[in-house]
Amino acid sequence: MTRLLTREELAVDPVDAAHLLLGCSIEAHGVRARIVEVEAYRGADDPASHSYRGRTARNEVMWGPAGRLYVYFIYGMHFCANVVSMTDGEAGAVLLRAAEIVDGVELAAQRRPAARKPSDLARGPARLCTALGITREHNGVDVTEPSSPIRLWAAPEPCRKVNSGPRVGVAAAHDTPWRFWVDSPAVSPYRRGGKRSKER
DNA sequence: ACCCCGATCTCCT
DNA sequence: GGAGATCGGGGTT
Repeated sequence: MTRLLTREELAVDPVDAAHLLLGCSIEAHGVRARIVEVEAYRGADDPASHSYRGRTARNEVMWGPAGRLYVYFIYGMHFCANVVSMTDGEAGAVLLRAAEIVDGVELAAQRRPAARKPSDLARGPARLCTALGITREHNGVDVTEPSSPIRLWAAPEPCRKVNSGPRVGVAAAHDTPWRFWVDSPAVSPYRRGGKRSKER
């Protein structure tokens, strides 16, 4: 489908990379999904980012060249995947929050028995990873490489209408609208982060 | 040793 | 649509 995204295209500010990624599709382990919701994360200037406090073993790939996958473990049972952006040496990544399965629906459904309808298969960052078979072992995988097990296909056309709002579940930087999505039933529900999440 | 952080599932209303 | 349960890792002290 179309062509693979290039490292050069992704080596930009995460907010720009986030817009670029909407409408693209991610292909992994027999499933292809159209990305409909993402979040941008930066480095030292972004208190919500894993790399806010500097380079560590965990966030190492966020600092490397663009086009690699940054996969992290969460809640003792889930994984979330980001596409690394920015130039080598600077931290930046785009969290893949939700996607529509466009190929391999049956496989995705097997991996996600709890999903009750197709739009729920990759509706949420950890669900997306589960549906596509992405785990810790794929941390650092280059998604711009044709031989890679996980690849990113360019959007057939730019998305017309892009919505934005605060990032989901993050306690910090609540007023930074770096969550971007297109209209789709697969977009995940919004949750405010932090202690104040119950105050509204 | 400790504290903070967060996605999903299953009920329930 | 909301409530409550579930768990391991990262970073700092």
